[in-house]
Amino acid sequence: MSLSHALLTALLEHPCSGSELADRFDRSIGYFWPATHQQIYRELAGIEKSGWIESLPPESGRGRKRDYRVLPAGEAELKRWVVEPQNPRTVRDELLVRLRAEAIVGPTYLQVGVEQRMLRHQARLAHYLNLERRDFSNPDPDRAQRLRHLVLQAGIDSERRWIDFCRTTLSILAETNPR
Amino acid sequence: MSLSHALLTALLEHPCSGSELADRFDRSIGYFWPATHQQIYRELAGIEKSGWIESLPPESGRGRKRDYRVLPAGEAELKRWVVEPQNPRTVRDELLVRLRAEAIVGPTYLQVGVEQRMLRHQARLAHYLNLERRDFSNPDPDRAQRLRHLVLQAGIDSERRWIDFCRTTLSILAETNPR
DNA sequence: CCGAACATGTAAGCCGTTACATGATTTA
DNA sequence: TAAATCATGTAACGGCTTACATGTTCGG
Repeated sequence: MSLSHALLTALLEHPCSGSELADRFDRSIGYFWPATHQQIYRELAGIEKSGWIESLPPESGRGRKRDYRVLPAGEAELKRWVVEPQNPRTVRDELLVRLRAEAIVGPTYLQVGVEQRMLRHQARLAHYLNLERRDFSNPDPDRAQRLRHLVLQAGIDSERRWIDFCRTTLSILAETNPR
Repeated sequence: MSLSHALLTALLEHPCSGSELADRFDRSIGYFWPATHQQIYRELAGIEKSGWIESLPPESGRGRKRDYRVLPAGEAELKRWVVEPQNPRTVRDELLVRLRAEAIVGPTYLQVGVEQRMLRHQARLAHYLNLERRDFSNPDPDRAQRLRHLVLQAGIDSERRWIDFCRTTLSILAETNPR
């Protein structure tokens, strides 16, 4: 259950409400663990019942903002989880499935999809590079900053690799272009 | 629904039964789109009902092998799907979540998990390199071969990238090692 | 002919996605 | 004060995982 622990992390960085959490997710942890607001509200309710967080003021149900903060039990749980043995990540990439299919039923116009995907990776790379310039220019970062920078660099590297891969794919597809 | 189309691809490459399909998946398409035998049986039943495949002989229910082959409608569907607009892939990587958490609650012994993960990537890389030597030594591959090779190379590249990333991570974690 | 391995299948639970609903707050 | 927006939540569905169940074939 990575989402609950991602939420604990975000709430430790800065206590806030569900909607603010959803906004912050969209431009930080959500880059490598996306979540919609529905998921976030459901999960917040769950981990509150577990005693890992508490919601502070209103209690008056719907429509009112509820701010959460992490309880000691939540921080302990997060510490425990960080070093828990990791089960192998499951990779799932649709483009690779499509390429295998194209090898059988092609040539097709798959190149159009690959081009679109390359554009998305390029846009994302540019965005990440902006974040890097903005948030990680400090010449003498502390430990936490270096770790967060490392995570961003993983994203940057990943986008670059996919752009390269799309280029290679396009050159192979082009050789027997259906037109 | 990538799984159904991955199954169509595998069945086009070579018609076979569910259990054989599950075996073959484990050492080809399953590298980038894993599936258990339960998923595969369920999905086969589904796409047979859709009229994309047909099962040949026994029909006598449980325990008996059932061989499937792709119908023309299935091949048409696969062709359609290959060029269908792709929705952005969703990335989900637990290690990156852990690193963000470690930046807050650390230092911890996360390095142990990172080392384990690096070992897994190294093992997988070695395996992929063996496959490459075995299946892609042909000096003059045809289009389909080149595309399949490309997919394997994506896997090789990915493993190398993760190994590098684990190394960098370990060096940053080591600087403030708990002990 | 009996037990092990094989082949297929069922069931429950979790997580994620999508669509929709309702109460509160802001703004024109 | 009505409409738009914000904040929270419900409901339904689908795919994946895990555990289990049932029938068939094969090897000793």
